[in-house]
Amino acid sequence: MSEDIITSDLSGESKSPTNFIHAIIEEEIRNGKNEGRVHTRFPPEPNGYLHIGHAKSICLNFGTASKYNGLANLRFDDTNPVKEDTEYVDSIMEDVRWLGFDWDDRLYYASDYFDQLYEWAVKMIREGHAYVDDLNAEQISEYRGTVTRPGKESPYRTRTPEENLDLFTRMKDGEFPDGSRVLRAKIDMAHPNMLMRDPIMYRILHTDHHRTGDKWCIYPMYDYAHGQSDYLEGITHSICTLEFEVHRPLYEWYLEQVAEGSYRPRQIEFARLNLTYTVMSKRKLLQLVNEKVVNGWDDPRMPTICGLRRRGYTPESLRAFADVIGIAKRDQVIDVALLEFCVREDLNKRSNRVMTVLNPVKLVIDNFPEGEVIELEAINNPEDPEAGSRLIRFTKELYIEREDFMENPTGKFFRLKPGGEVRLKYGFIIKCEEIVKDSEGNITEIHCTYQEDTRSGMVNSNKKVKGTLHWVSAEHAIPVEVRLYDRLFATETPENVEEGKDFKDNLNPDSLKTITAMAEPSVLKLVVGDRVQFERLGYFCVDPDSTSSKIVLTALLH
RNA sequence: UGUCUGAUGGUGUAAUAGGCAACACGUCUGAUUCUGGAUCAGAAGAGUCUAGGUUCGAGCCCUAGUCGGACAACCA
Repeated sequence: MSEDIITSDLSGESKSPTNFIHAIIEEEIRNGKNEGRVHTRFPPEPNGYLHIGHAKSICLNFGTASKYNGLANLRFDDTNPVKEDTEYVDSIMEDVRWLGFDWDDRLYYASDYFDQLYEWAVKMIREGHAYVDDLNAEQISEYRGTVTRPGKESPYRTRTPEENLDLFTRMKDGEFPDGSRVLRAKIDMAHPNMLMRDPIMYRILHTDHHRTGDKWCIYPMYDYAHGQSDYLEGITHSICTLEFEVHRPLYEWYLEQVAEGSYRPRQIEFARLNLTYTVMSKRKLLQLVNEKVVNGWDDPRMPTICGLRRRGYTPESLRAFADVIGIAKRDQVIDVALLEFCVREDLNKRSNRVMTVLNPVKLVIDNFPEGEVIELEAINNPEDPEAGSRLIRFTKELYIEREDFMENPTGKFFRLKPGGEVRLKYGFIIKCEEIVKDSEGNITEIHCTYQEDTRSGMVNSNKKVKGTLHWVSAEHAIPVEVRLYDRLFATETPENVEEGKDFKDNLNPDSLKTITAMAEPSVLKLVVGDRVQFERLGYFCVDPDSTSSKIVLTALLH
């Protein structure tokens, strides 16, 4: 008798984590709104590269659609030809796909709707809901009033529909120069919401559009185009960020002018993502690129999706991140450590281990036969038995990490020290016998002895030692370029600056160090985009700058 | 000063018929380990912005404040 309950409890969506948007949707589905249909859209403007904040939105929109057996569209909000470009269209599609989402055949552009939008504008003019204004930009701004003072009506507001229609047609036909006239919605110049004070619907822009070419010289504004595009696509939930909250009344007002029947898309806002130690605004990211603070949009220090990709982040980890940060309406500043946790968790299970020495110092095994090479079996990934193993070569002369030796150890240092013993991973236990220094006192060689029967798997191999070091054979090691990236900013909230300073004053001067490291030969088999864990050091990704003669590795986390 | 909006451990998110504030990250212990990683076990850390009210009982409902965010581009 209770079986039904149990079954429905396990199969329903009620178990999965939810957020306030999903709560709204579930409520609507219960009430039969839109016949239970869920249709979302991701509407980027093709005027820049996507960043991790967009990833949050992409995951929300596409994730919500699939959760409720709905659809998600990709729509380019391309209503401003002076800022937009196909370069961005391409990169955005690549990034959305890379993140793991698919819009099938639902790729749209706001510019697809220019004809319909124009017709609707004409309808609004005929019905007395829109007029052509001859005021210039400065005057319009003056007439608009302020947040505390009402605006005043333009002297052109009372033009007849016929006159407006004539003027609007001539605007479209290119008779007037940029900025000379606009089409405005006739709403209320005293409205407490400034956006309702006769917002501009169309402006004159004698600029070619990346898709419509020179067909148009008037272009619709965001508020007029967006809701109507949603309506035309049958969008049920138009999910956007909080700054559009004040736009909602206008969104709904425009819809009422043109919509028929009872269907209306519904705008719902959520808080945009902020991350500690990063800036997220497109404008500031563009500035970093233009001023060459970073090496382009895909610089591994950038929070852009292409930057994160180059840094080595996996799509899975980004999706997991989007999932774990949640959706709400209060401002969020997520600790970047959470993002790092998400990749680490993913890569720990998936990436092969490699031994690489970033800062080598020579280690000589005095009692190891000259010229002898022993092949040792190394586990590729202890977290994944399927990953198998490889052979690594052990010789008399090795490199170890300079930091793994301390001449005068203090406290809890349990790596190599004079007279101390340590294990060389997959190899032998060695004992430090003496050190050689140059005239300046720098250590140039560390001399050790090894115990043959402590080799991994042999009789004495479970002898206790405090530390295990990674190493490479000096003779076989491959020099590789390693780019050690750190966070771009030195302060948690780089955008919070005192008077007279700007966010670039908070840059971390050491966000990139390039070094030559010594890697085990298996790195030769890696290809661009491969991610590996350097044993005991962190995760690294093969950079596209790699050539056949030089491998470049980007530090993801170290 | 106007409109809209939000407030829960250090951070983020839950608590969806008013019923012992939960989960994750981070931090700290300990165990274990041939990676100071991972894993495992455990701990500290909020009494829910404030003040009133309703109620046997309030994070949740009511009233009044406080503080934060958004909005005055022919940008999106």
